[in-house]
Amino acid sequence: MPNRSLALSEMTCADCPIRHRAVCARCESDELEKLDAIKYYRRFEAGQTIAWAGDKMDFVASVVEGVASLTQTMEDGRRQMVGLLLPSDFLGRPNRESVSYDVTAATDVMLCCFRRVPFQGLIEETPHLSQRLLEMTLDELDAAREWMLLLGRKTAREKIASFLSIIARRDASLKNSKNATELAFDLPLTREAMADYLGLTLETVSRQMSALKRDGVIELKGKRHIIVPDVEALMDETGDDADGGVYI
Amino acid sequence: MPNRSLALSEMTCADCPIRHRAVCARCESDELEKLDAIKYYRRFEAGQTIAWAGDKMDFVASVVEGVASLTQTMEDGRRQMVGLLLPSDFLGRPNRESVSYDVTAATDVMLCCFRRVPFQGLIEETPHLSQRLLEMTLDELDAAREWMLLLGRKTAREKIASFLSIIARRDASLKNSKNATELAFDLPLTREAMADYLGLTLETVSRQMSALKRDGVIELKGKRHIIVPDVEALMDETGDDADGGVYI
DNA sequence: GACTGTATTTGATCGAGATCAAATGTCGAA
DNA sequence: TTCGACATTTGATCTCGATCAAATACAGTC
Repeated sequence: MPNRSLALSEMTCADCPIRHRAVCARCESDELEKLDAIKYYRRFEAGQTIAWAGDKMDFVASVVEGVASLTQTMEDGRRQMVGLLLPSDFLGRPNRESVSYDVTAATDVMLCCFRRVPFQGLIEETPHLSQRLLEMTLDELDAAREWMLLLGRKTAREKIASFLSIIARRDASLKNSKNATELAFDLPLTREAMADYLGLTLETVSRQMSALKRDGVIELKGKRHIIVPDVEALMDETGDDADGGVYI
Repeated sequence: MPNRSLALSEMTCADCPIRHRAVCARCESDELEKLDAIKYYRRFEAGQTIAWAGDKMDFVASVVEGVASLTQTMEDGRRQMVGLLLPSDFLGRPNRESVSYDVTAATDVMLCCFRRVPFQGLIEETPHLSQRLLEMTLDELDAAREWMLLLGRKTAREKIASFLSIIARRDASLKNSKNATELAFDLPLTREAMADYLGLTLETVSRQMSALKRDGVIELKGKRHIIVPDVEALMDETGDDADGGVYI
């Protein structure tokens, strides 16, 4: 399982407004300068499409702020989210000019973009960069595989609980908060986007959220703010092993 | 979408019994020699477990022959396959000593193993190697995302048709066969393993196979040998776009 | 060739989640 | 404050795939 807190090797880009997981953790200052030379920032509003599947994309990017989603759509409109990008996550594929998925800003998003072609050149000449990208991609693959278990075998209730604990965990690691028993966070997704994430309908998402509230596993302040009074109780609902699949 | 026929940059290892996709396509002979120095072959019989989730694994490997699966199991026994490794696919994660999934030989399997620690050293000093692994991992991530759409949104019939077309396609690319309208191949998985792949029960798999046979989409010779009289007709059952998601 | 264990098929029934429909909450603009 | 556009919740019903159960096919092995 990816260990996000370990993977977070943060550093400050020269003119980056906030600290984020740098694309390359071990770059020397001259490599950082080269990255700086090909980078720029772009902001997207919640709901805005960053790229459609099939579009040419002339940059790759690191998410600085906000949440973006990768979604696949079938001809008849059925939709499945296949990627959820939080701050420090990487967007785009080097050596491929067209995107394979719809990329959408779930909340307001700030991207740190790198022009794709020179970025590819940098990968060629900077060994650490491809090693770093390999690590990040392997983490993403692990996450995708956990997601596959969720989609293929979990009940609706387990799916919701798993989603909440994933968001809570990643939110906590971003905020570097200690693992208190109580946890509070904002949902970055609508019920519909949650349904697309979980392979459910939005009605089922809503019903199961209500059920978890009724059973005291979560509290809702407004529609989007979640309080988890007892993290253990939430974990028990996910269907996952108690140790979270971490082997010693 | 990963283009396997393009990705197949085959070369012959010094003493490799068959040609397989080399781990590094652009290695010069001295790097190949270093790979040769840390490699050995292992054979597993169908049904044998190659590694249990949590086991330490002191090698990474390339599948030379046969089919292996990665599977996750929940405490109550629900199982989901999360990876299917065919010849030329890579097994194991550099820089991680324990496996995260149960690895099982679906058929008799021959692995070309590389001792993990020296292999990691080789990654450090051979830029092309990590670039090659990055490409392969990104292909695998794309495959995982297509798989997620299947698990989350497709009907049982679409899942079966998709699985058959995936196996047919990969089988054809391995055999380098021209894209004839008719196609024949052997299923490398039992009905139960197919169910674990597709997030279904084995009864549903069996029923849908029978339905596809009844409707003339496939023919069965024995339990495992499949004939697809009209590839287009099978594709129409998958729910995927006609162009297979390839953007021009 | 009969026997045994396993893989697969087929049948009958059930239930979780989808679907269709309507009510309620919410927030910004006029 | 009221209106309108959404997001969300709740209700009633239906359906696909799961579950439980049994029959059949098949590959070894004695």
